[in-house]
Amino acid sequence: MLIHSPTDLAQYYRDQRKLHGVSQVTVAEEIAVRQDTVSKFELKPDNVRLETVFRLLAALDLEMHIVPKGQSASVDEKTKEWSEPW
Amino acid sequence: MLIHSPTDLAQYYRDQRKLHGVSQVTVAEEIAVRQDTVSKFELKPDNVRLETVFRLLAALDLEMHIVPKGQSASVDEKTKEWSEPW
DNA sequence: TGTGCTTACACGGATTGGCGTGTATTCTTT
DNA sequence: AAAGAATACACGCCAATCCGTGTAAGCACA
Repeated sequence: MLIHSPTDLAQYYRDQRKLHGVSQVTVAEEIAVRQDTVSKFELKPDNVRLETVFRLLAALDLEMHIVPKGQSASVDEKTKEWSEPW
Repeated sequence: MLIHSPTDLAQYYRDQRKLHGVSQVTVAEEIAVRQDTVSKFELKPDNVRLETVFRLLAALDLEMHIVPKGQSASVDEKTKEWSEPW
């Protein structure tokens, strides 16, 4: 799932949590944060700390992939050259 | 690229920035943050705010994909069923 | 050597996260 | 309607962001 913004992520996250059938409390306990931290993330994700985001993702077995625009997400080049200006 | 942690993301980001041949100053100007915000992200990404992360990614034309563990990143199912326990 | 570019760090300030603890509101189900 | 679960919100706390501004340290090359 392509994610463009914190809001995108939060909405997708909530959907996935529902699909997994788990409550915010359950998620929170699993990753040692508080229930209202999960709530805040789902409602107002802009200011959540990155470390918390990864804990939240782990709780639902969600993976983050970063991919250069235009490339398929499954492709994983190890190096990429560019035109040198000298 | 599969990312497991804030540190993973920061390292991959720095690599990509170098590959693009852009400085922290350039990135910072493009997305309206300060140079040392970029620096802090690359060195100590745990506490960076999610909103900042997305700005940083955009500056290098990097996309975030979230994918349930086990699925290929390029696959994008809109719904996913699970075995109902009732 | 010294000039320029890049990156790391500093102080002060406003804002916020995530914590502990507790409660209000909304929802689901009987 | 009533009970229970789930979620949103409250106050006070400390630590952290990111800001403005400025500087110090790192590195390259003439």
